[in-house]
Amino acid sequence: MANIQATDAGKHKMSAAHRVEHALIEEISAGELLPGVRLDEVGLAHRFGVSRTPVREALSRLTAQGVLVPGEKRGAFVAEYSREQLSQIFEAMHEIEAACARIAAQRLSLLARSEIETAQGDCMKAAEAGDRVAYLRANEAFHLTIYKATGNPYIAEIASEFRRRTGPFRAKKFQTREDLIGSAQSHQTLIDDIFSEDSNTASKGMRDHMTNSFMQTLRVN
Amino acid sequence: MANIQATDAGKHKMSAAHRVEHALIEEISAGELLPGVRLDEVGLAHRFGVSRTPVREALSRLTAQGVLVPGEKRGAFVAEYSREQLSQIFEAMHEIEAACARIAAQRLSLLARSEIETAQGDCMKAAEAGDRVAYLRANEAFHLTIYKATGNPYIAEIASEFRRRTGPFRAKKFQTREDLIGSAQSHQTLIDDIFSEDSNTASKGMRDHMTNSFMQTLRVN
DNA sequence: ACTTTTCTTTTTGTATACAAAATTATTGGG
DNA sequence: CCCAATAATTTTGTATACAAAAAGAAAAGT
Repeated sequence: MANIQATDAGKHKMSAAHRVEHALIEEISAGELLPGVRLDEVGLAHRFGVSRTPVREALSRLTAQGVLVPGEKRGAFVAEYSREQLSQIFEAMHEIEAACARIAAQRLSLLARSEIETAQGDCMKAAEAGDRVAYLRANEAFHLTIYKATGNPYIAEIASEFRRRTGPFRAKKFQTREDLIGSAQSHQTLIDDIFSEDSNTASKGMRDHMTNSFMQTLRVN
Repeated sequence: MANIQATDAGKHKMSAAHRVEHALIEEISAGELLPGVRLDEVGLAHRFGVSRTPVREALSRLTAQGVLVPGEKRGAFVAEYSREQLSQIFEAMHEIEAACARIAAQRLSLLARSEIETAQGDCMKAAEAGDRVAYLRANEAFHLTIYKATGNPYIAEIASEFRRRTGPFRAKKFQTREDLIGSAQSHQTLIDDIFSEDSNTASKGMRDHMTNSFMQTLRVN
């Protein structure tokens, strides 16, 4: 459960430690840093042009957040998960996503509706264009609008964290243009369920959507 | 979402940074460090007999986990919550706890049953004795047995984290021996629901239990 | 008396050095 | 050739010094 208060970025120059932390999170999410990869303090310090101190801080923070795992005796590694662990994460994620859908359906504002629809429009556009990178980004943004619609930053953050951590694994199921279009189309069903404003319909809709997503993900991991 | 991998404690001497981190977590959970209190790097370094470096690391990790919040420009403070925020946390917690109860009911092992019953026995003992400190500890332990019964470390950890963070606020509702006994007795209803092995019964039982707990907590905060 | 400016102190973030622990490479013996 | 011992190298954790930023206190101005 990470800190959800605003970071300093808007008010002050971001510290080196935070820059390194965010850069690593981005790389992990983008699949550029693969699970199991060892992170090297000295190498990172050299690469970011800073001393080991801020690098150590960034690595330590990421370890505290579970994004990295410590080696048995030394080193920090990008967290990797067995299929067993992945399925456990998905089970937890399943519950959280269903809860988010339920709460979102209960307190859907016009603004939230609009944001969800706009995000879905972006998904459809990227899928039609067969633009995988854009679709990955749009897909994540779409789900974030649902979390935001809950009006509850705490549960939204948990859902977001799960999404970030499983991102590289889930991304593997989006290979062809057909994959993208299928995913984007399934969003529409989900939206209808949430916009029904019926808690159980929304919750069930999200469970179905995520079950499908997880099954596909486990197929390719 | 914190790191749930085992720490080094069992294999090696714990680093100073981890010692400080754990000590602070304990003090916050015990209500010795109150919400809103500012943590002073230099003072803590002096108190723990180490340099600022491991203290900074501990504070940074706790900030990454949301246990502490950064001041606008400087300082780290024990996170405090308005009633509004508390109720949002409880809403999220409500969902997580209900999910834990549902999953636990679905996969209840004999060992898990035994552990839950033992923990409840400890609760009853502490309550009858009017021993507030012991009850607080036993109550937390009781809930942890339910999380463990889910067999899913990820959702268990989220639930545990919420429990840790709201601990000081929830503890305020346990003032008299009657409070303790009432709480311990409500566990029995909850146990029956979970031991029914019916998902919906367990889920609803937990929702009721937590709703009651939250209402009481908001009354005294 | 109040406000602004200047000075001082405190806090923060970082670089660097050092020591200890862990790992790897090399050497010598069977 | 294999294994054990030793040496060298790398990694980790920490202490300390330094500079910059922020806050507080004191002095000067209106």
